Amino acid sequence: MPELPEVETARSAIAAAALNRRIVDVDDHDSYECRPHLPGEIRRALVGRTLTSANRRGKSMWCATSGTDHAAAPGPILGLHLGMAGRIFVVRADSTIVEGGDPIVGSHGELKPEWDRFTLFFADGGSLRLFDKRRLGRVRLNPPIERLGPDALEISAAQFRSLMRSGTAQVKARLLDQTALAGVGNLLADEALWQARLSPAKRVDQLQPAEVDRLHRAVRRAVNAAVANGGAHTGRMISERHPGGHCPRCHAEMRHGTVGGRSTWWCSAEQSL
DNA sequence: ACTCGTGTTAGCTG
DNA sequence: TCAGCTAACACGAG
Repeated sequence: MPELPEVETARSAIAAAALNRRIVDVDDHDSYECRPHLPGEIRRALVGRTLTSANRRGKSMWCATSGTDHAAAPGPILGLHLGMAGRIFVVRADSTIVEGGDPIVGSHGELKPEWDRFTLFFADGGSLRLFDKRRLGRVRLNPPIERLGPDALEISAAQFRSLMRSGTAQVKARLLDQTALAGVGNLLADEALWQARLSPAKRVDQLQPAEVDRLHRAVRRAVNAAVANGGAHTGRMISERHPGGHCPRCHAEMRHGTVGGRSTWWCSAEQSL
């Protein structure tokens, strides 16, 4: 399920294969995926335009759109979010497919047609589909990108210190707060905290300056490794994130609990409070 | 039948 | 008003 690395593969698929193709029809019938828009609203806004860029910040993607034959002014921004299980399929004119997003398709690798929640149809016969079996993804016009914090791959040490300086939230909750830092999900948060040897339940106001900087480096390292290796599930401690799992460094037992409202695993020896 | 979940967010509370 | 927490959302997987 997509965190920053998986979303980047989806953005890359759109950038590689979906830009500058004329939109002739839009399937926006899924009123939950397209909330708060009404069915037909996104269709009317996009038909006759092309996507002109594919952008990402954290787990959010958006595409700028062109003017139409009748109005030269640029169209609305098309926001795309993969939610817990979204995947992007871009079908080229020659029927080849470029894809990205959630690597897990289904228990039997099935692609049920009803899991296509949103589709742009291009004049050349191809399409861009948001495939999402969980239906928690989201398509919206002019999404509120400004509410997102800095991207986890681009944040500076000074910015990271400042977002960890205020408040009393548990450090894992702060890492998951997309308005503070965009792109870290549940698995990457556990991986980064494990790399930094910090308890996920430690309050941010209890962190030493050296611990904050260590965590910043761990986040960057964990996200970069996940991008390079094909997803958040490739982290070093993720395979031990189950009952009976052991720390890959010291072999102590892994502990489980709820932190920041999410299922959380940490090393019982190295990540105590 | 029942629980869990790699995400987001409305609504409540202090 | 705001930071922080909880429940709810939809629905497949185990």
